[in-house]
Parts: sequence; structure tokens; C-alpha cells
Amino acid sequence: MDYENIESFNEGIILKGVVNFELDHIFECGQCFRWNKQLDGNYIGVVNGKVIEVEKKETLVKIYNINEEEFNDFWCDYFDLKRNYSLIKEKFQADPLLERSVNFGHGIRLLQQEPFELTISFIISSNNRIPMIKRAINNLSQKWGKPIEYKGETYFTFPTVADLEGASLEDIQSCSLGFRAKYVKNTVHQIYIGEANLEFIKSCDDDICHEQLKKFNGIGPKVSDCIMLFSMQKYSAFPVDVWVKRAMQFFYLAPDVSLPKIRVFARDKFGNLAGFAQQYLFYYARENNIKIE
DNA sequence: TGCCAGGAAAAGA
DNA sequence: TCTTTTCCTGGC
Repeated sequence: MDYENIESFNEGIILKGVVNFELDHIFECGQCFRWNKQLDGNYIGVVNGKVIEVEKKETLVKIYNINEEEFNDFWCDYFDLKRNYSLIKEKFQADPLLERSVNFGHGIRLLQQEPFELTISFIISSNNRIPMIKRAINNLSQKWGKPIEYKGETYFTFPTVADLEGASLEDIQSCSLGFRAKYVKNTVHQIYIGEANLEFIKSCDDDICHEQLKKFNGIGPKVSDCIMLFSMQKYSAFPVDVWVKRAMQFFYLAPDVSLPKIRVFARDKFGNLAGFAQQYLFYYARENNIKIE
């Protein structure tokens, strides 16, 4: 457990004695697209059909718009608060190269997100940049999700499989998905007709899960690793995007090593904690804009 | 205007 | 099996 106790107040809940939890680290490490930083430093996110606001002051974490029961049923796992990140970080800190990244992103946690939303979101992420990905997901949600009010603003839930199955290719394309629209359309349909089942895929062992996800149109090794790591608790996954590639080359490997070799090297080195290592490396590389050569 | 960033698919070697 | 080209969009 990475918190000591929980209390309620009129607008939500307060967690006390929270460790290994930094809002910027959690929400800017590339794992999620529906959390946005506010002017006061809080983050507001649309998750699980709700709008949630999170605030952190020293070791206190306030979560607005949920009650204690909802926290215990859902949000505690969503924020991965039952895991002791200090143990993971201790193992990584034995490696002086990784230690730099771990110290830099010391408050990172891996959110346990919803498989369908993550599958569609990471198909959209391919060959795309984070602001564009966020915009496209927002467009999809505005068109097919449900509106929710929070503090006078309207937010939209992520659409369900049935919601998106009704959308035409042109409709999806109009949400600025570009060439990825057909991948989304095809994947939604496969899931809708039961040709593929994300809950079943989630129940498989890591390597089978990885291969099953790659069968979808628009999902290659990197996107597959993201989906299994961020929504299926497959922690041996090691998504190699440009930033992780740079980080691995910077810290460990020759500058011309191929993506599959980087993945194999990392999974061999970090084992079933590879996914956690990837998050620290990604955050360090991207925030520090590291360059090779 | 042209060029760049960012992964998967499909064609090519 | 590995390498190259194409896809789309916004920002410089």
C-alpha cells in the first residue's frame, strides 16, 4: 500500500500518508490522454464515465467527485495504490544508469486503465503526437460519448463499442484520425461482432496477449505493448517508441540498434518489471529532450 | 512553401 | 528476415 488511510469530506475523499505519487509524473509519462493539468496544478480527467479532479499537497491526495465506496471499488486499483513502488524503485536503483531516470520520475505510477478505450487510443497514437492524439480522442468522445457536467464545464465520456460501431468511416475520419480511421473502424467491428474479446486477451499470459493484440488492424509491437501494459497489467511489456529508443541508446546500447532488439534486451534485463522501467525511461528522455549523437 | 515528427502496413530486397 | 516507402496532420 502506498497510502496510510482514507477520509471523506463533502466533495470527495482525502488520502493521507501517500508516497510515490506525483501528479505530473503520473499524467505526463505517456500512459493516458484524458487527464489535463489545470492552472492551479490540479488534474481533471474523464475516466470510467466520471469527471474526476485530483489535487496533491505534500503527502495528502484529494480526489474530488468520488466517495469512499467508489474509491475502494475502483479508484484504488485505477491509481495502482495497492502496489509498493518503493520496492520496484529499490531494485532499479541498483543500476546507476536507471537510477537517474527513477530519481527524476520518482512519483510515477502505472494506471490500470480500461482495455477498449486504451486499444482505440493507442491505435490513434501511431505515428502521431500527444496533442493530436488527445484532440482526436476528444473529437470521438464529443461525437459518440455521453456529456457530463463538472464545475460548469461539459465533458464527454469515451464511447462504448456499440456507440462506435454505429459510426461511419467518414464520421471517424472527420475526427482527425487520418489514415488510422480505418484501423479504428475495423477494430471496433471485430470486437463488436465478438471476433475478438479483450477480456479474454487480458486473461492470457504476457506473450500470447501481445500476439493477440497485434492481430488487430493498426496494432504493431509498440502499440500492443502499450495496451497490455496500461490496461491489462502485463508488466513484462516494454513499448519502444522514439523516446525509449533514445533513452536505451543513451544509457545502454549502440546508436544503431533496431527496435525489436531493444525490446528483447530490455525484457531480458528488467524481466517482469520491464514496463515500470520503460515509464521511468520515457519520462526522463522526453522531459529532458535527450538526443543521440 | 517545404520540411519535420511519429508507428504500422505493405511492398521490396 | 530485414529494410524502405507510404499514410495524415499541425507547427515551424
